[in-house]
Amino acid sequence: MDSSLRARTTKPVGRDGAEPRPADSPAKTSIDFGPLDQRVGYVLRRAQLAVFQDFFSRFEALDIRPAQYSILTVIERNAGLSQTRIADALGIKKTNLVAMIDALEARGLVRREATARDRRAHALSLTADGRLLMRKLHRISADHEQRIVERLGADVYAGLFAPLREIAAMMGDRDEG
Amino acid sequence: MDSSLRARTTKPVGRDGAEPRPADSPAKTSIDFGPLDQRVGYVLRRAQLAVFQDFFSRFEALDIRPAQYSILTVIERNAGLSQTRIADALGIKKTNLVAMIDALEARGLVRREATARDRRAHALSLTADGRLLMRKLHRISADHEQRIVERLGADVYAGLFAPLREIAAMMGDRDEG
DNA sequence: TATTGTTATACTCTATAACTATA
DNA sequence: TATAGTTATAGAGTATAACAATA
Repeated sequence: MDSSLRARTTKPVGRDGAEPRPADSPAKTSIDFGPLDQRVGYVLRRAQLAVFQDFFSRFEALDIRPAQYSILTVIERNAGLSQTRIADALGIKKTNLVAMIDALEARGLVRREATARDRRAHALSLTADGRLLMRKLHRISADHEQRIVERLGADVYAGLFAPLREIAAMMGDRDEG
Repeated sequence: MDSSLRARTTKPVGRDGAEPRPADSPAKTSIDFGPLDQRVGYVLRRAQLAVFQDFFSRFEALDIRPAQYSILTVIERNAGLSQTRIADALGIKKTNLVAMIDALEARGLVRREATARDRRAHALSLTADGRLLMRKLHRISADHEQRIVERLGADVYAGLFAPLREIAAMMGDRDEG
């Protein structure tokens, strides 16, 4: 760690929000976001909300939300998992997962079964209806994703994953849902 | 803690969640996320939550949340703005902005002033305390950002903004907060 | 003692309808 | 009529504390 860290091609992050706005861009009609537009967290949030909104509208007819899709996917790929394990994997508190599983079970998509090994735990799995629904959901999800790939171009799209995973990992990464 | 960083090479979007898992990666201990790890929305959400969590913990001592920081920043850079304009800019419903401004005003950070031009509207601005606090917040925000820059490298970092903005723009982009 | 699932609770964020006072 | 701010309300999402059954 020497001073070379400061000498980057990209200019160091501004110390405050005082980057001067060019005189030819009046704030009367267009709003100045100051440093927000140069913060990866802000841009990340805008992008994430936009993607989730599109996701949500595509899943709306099937009455499935993104969180439910992630739960169903993990159960589909890991049948027999306990609620605590699923909660940990998706970064959901087990206490909050209860009602979510309740809803999916009431709709006949998920099954809670007793296990012989640990009689406290529930082994979760998809019902036939659940598996059928997942086929539709995965198809919708892939269509949605394909639209992003086509918009960004395959290379730019593929290049997003590594840095985003690195950002998620460098912080706590206690949440994956 | 978890297996979030399983480095998959990104490949064309699968039609469903049925990409077979290699036989050498048992699901007993590590959880299979299926298509989730290859969905930009999922990775985006994980990254965004991680960044906000770090943000939140840095701002915690000053009792400021990310949404409050974005509101304060916009007011700081655009003094005199109405609540409706701020709400639109940040993608917050004006009805939900009321309580947020109430809290900031009660803490003496923001001022609501009557305007002669339109007696229905409030012109918002920061108080002296508000401006003082913002200096600290911008410094914290810049430190947080610098950590990400150093972790990713300046080029990778800089390359994130364009595709993320494009993703935000290609969908509705009704939310910018 | 520790853990699994659970209830109860609370706070934030988000969303809609309806009101008031202005325009 | 329409708009700015507001109130009331309701639904998700997320957080902690505490409990019964089981390990």
